[in-house]
Amino acid sequence: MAVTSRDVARLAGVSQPTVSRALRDDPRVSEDTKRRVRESAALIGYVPSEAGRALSSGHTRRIGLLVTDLDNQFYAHIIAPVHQELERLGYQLMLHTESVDNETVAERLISNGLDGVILATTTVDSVAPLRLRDRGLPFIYFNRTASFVPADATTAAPTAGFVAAATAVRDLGHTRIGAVLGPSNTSTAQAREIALRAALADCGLRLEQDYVRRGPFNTVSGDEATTSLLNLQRPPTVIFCGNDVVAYGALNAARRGGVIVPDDLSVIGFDNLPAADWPIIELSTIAYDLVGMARAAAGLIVGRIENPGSEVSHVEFETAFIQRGTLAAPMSR
Amino acid sequence: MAVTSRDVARLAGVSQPTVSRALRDDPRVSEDTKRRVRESAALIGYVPSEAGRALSSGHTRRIGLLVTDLDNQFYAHIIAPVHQELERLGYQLMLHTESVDNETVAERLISNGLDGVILATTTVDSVAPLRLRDRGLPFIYFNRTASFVPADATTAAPTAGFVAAATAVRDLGHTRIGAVLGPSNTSTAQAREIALRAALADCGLRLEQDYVRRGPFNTVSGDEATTSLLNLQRPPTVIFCGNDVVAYGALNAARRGGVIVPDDLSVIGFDNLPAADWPIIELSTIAYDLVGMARAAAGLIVGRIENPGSEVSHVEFETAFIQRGTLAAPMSR
DNA sequence: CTTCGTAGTGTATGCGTATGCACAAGCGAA
DNA sequence: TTCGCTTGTGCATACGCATACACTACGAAG
Repeated sequence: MAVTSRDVARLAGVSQPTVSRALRDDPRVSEDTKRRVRESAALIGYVPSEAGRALSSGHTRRIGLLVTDLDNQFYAHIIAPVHQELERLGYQLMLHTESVDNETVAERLISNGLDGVILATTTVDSVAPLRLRDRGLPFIYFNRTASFVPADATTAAPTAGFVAAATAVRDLGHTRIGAVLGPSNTSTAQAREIALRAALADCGLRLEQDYVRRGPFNTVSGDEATTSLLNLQRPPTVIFCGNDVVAYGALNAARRGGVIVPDDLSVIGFDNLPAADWPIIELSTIAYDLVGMARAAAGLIVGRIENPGSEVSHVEFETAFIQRGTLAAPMSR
Repeated sequence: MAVTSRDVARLAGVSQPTVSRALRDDPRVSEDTKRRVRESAALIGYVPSEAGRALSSGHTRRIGLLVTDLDNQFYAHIIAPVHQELERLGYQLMLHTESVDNETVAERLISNGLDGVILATTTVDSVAPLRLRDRGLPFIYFNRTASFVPADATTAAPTAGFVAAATAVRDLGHTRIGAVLGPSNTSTAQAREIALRAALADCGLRLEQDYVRRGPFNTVSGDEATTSLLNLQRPPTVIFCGNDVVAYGALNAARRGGVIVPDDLSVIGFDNLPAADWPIIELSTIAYDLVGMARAAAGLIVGRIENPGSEVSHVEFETAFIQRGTLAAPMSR
């Protein structure tokens, strides 16, 4: 059924290895032979077998991208640029999720003949880094930093964004500050919390314990946490959210509860996803070059694969605050 | 570097084929041997090589999902259920996009050692079906029907949803009906246009030529098309959108133009994506079991692979109209 | 006591490609 | 004329696993 390089060889009147070399543009093959081989290959519709190639060469030019959850808009948005950049570099993307247990995920990553893995999951306690390291399979962290196992990483440095946001919040006269933070076992949530608290402190503001909620980085969680904050006797007038997706949930909670944004409640996100700029959302948020970060991740893993000895690098993206409709001076006292 | 089945065999004191059989739970291997093999494999951390397995067995248990565009929320939402269902069936997902040219896409699908492909792109003029058929690689259509090449397909039958929507629209007193339809070279957009026109006709309503716009199934396109409709001297009081993502764009256009939804303009989508139900969106839309459709697609392609002779089937999902905040009686005359 | 079936395992081989090495032809320099 | 080098190609083989087939041991049936 399948057309093999041997079939092409027979047709072109050369040996099978010559076909292999000709199609990969090996300089040792004459131009004339290359042309003949290419023509023969095209004629019978030859397409090299990935399996054969992988088994023989030991690599697949295939990169795994492990994400927590595909329903999440954040992950949905990074897939495209990672995919695109990998394509440009001559690699293919293989998507993996954490839908099964920890060990099984690691095993799948290993057994799939991947050349490298981008870990875009946030949880610190995953076994994947350990297993991948033991197996000698290159990997990098996306939007998180190393836990126990060091590796290249891309992150957004939250400080600058939060400093600007906290300043804006103070200048508008907010004093009751709320926060819906990400899960505390993620390096991302930890870094953002530290930066947020420091920025607020610099502005003479404080994040009271009662005004803090924590939960996964998704919309439903943001909705519930915000509902809980709005039910307080003296609810916060502004809520910093772990990321934009959480902030969408905060906006939903406010709308459902008849709380007017931004008059009664201001909301601030993190990530500046495309929808944050939609006229029907107008989310104030901490922005950074997410697409660039995704591209950088693709570059990092490919670099790690093709240049294994290179020093471990941490690519940080600067953040900035973007003020939109969801932030204004508090109207109620 | 890599641990092979031969290493396990040596450790367990059996032959390599016995390892292969034991780990795949072949009934011809004694329980005692299986246990010994499993223990040895675990001890040295053996994970079977996909490449070896693929080359030897001729299949990879890997399914390709070809989507138009990953930025699009519609595609982002189907990936998760397809992935999950394939996982349940013992297959893995390999994502592909149309980011490169037509022929290259087809070639990639073929060369990747996929066992089957789900074509979730809408365009009728893709060469992928032809190439896949020629190669004998099983494939199915998702959310579209066959063009030239027949194959299993899953679609949503738009009629019931549009009949209910048109009825609601008429009962509310709308007479100036607008539409932002999908690209006319997609079977999906064609089917929806026919169903919409028929439903409107049944209600004594008409879709005037001036009130129709067409464009790709994305938010920016919906925004632009709606802006254009709103600039008409007598703009429509309700706009049917090709799908929800387009409808988000319509809502954005209205908000930017100071047009109040639903008082000045009603908006109706198609797909009932999760965000349609958000309090800050409240999109009226034609709903169907999108997750079920994605699951069905996974089931169809696996069925086609494991049972190649079976008759071609077309799984249609029924639609219903869900009225939410974006639809009301027109206030202006 | 022979024959046969069955359970369990090993042997041999193939899948399609890449690559180390051998080899032939051609050419320039000594 | 010979030697050594370059260029282009073929030969042999390896990659890791699955599978057809062969084989052994053993118990049941005749």
